[in-house]
Amino acid sequence: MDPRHLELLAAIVDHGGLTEGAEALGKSQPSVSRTLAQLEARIGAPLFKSGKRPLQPTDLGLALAEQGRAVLKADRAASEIVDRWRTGRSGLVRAGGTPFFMDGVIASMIARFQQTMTDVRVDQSYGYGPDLIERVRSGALDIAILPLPKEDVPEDLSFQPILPGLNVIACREGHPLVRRRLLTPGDIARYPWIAPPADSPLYRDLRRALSNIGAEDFRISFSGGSLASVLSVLTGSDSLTVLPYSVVFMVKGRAPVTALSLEIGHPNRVLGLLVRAGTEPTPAARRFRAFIAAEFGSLGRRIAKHQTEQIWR
Amino acid sequence: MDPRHLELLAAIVDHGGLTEGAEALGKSQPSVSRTLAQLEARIGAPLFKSGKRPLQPTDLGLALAEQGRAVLKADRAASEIVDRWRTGRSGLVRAGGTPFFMDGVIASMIARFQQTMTDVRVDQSYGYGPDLIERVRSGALDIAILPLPKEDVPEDLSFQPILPGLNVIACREGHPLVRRRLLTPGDIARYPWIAPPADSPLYRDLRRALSNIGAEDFRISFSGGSLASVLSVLTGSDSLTVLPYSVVFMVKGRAPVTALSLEIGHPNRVLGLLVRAGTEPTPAARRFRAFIAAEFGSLGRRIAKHQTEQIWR
DNA sequence: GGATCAATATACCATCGCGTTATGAAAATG
DNA sequence: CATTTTCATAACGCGATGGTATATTGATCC
Repeated sequence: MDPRHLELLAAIVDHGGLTEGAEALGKSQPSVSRTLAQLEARIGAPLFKSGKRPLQPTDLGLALAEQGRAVLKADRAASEIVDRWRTGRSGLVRAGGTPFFMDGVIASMIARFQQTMTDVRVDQSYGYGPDLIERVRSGALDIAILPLPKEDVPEDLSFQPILPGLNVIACREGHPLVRRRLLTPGDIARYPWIAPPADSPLYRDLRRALSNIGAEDFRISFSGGSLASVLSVLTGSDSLTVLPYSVVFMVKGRAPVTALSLEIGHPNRVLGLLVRAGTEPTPAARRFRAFIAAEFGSLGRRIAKHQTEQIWR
Repeated sequence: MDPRHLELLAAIVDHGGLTEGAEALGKSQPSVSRTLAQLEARIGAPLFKSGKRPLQPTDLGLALAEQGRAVLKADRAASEIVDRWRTGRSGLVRAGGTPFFMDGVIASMIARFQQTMTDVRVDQSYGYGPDLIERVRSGALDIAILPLPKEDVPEDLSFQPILPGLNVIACREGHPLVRRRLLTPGDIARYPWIAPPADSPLYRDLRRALSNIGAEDFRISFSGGSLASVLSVLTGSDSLTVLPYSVVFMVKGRAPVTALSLEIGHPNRVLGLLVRAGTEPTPAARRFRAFIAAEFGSLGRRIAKHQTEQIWR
């Protein structure tokens, strides 16, 4: 029993004739006529009362048309599913990135993304440069959000810069150092530090920044936690830490943290989106990437505006 | 979107592999493999995670397989419907016959038939010889049950005799004439008669029977009714009428009627089943015909047994 | 009831998808 | 690492399906 024949039958019955049914199916009338005749021959029973011109289905024809309708329904549902997938309204996006970025910036963007794209599942995972690169390259990750030195961008991957890799020294709002115009290494050394995980680029940034300032030895009071822990410690103490400026900027609304106005040499890294260059991404991944890029565009403008206001003030 | 592809996908997913799915579908493994590849190409998305050996469907594959299951279900239901039709367990039987036979004998047989064949619809209609023959010939009737003289059986139709065309004079139980051994035309003439419809063979039989007996003039008190009316009048009065013996025999259990032991020349007609000879009947019609024939076989034996007992008594 | 019209069936041909068998590649298993 | 299982590919024949053109048949309308 060919389900297409059932569909055909349903179309004929529901549209009241071969000609109309053929039109509904987007086929020619003779094609439908012949297929119907074939079906009747295979079944060995008339599906329509012969010799009647407004074609009238037999009981058997009616019963089979009922099943045909079910087939048609499932078929349409399947088409809808495929269409949603094709247009990126459903699917799976595997996104990876550096932990603090993901927690502090990307996660809320994902939330906004899913307010419209409710059927797109996002699998988030964490990692650092080499690991992320390898996973993007192998296809285990649709997109990675990470800071990279321009010269480290792999040839076979596509890297779209979205923000400069600006790090700042972060502390709680109301921290004694916030008001100071000029900060000395001595000021810095007085406070305990929260260190990011030892294998993270941020940790290296921290060391480099302090060394640049001249603060060679510093006290680490807390380390190894995720952003949520770090922020808790940061807001509950006078500790200092190094964070991407975008993270501080995004988190400011939710937690009383701020950045010290102290220049710490910027790493020559750029935050960007890393994707495979050769293969076509899934529609959902393409949408996600576009969304994230747009969000970062908006974020960049807000940061710029904020900085201008700071200067004017 | 080809519903067969959805079925295929469902089979693969539900049976956990191409090989098993192919077996379940009764196809070869390469065929399934290629069709699946084609489907994936058309959709433009992988339906199974590549590089995994216990083949694992993607979310999309899973969603489409769900629809495939619906198609499969409808398909199986359709097959079941067709099978029921083919084996005569469902369908339509258009049966026609002479009114008194249909009401008195056939209707209760139909009731028994439908106790097992609940999905076979029987369209019953009434008619007499020429009309019934024409309707069987034109295919408007699957089977006619009627008395026919052997020489009147049309060449192009098939006639299966089932009972001799025996008519009797019927009256209510307890009728004054029942006990009489020898009945004279004078006895007969004393009672009013119920006449069957004037265009019925039975009416002609009535006239012929009375003429044979020698009762030329007789009084008609009621005419034109169906069997139910005739029986009501018959049991509620001392009227007489002519009925097929099989009708009297069948009705005896339900109504207090009996037959007079008076020989009235038998018409040279035989009760039988008339069907088309050339074309194959529908399975349901075939079953129905076999059932009716068997019922009449049983009825014939019961009548014979009854008559033997009568003689012995 | 016959002419007309619309709907359905048939004829013919091209094509595409699907089926088969044979065989190769890759992944899991021990 | 060898073996086995499972999936993918190749090559080929066939049948179903799709198209256009045309015949046929109910239905309808004076």
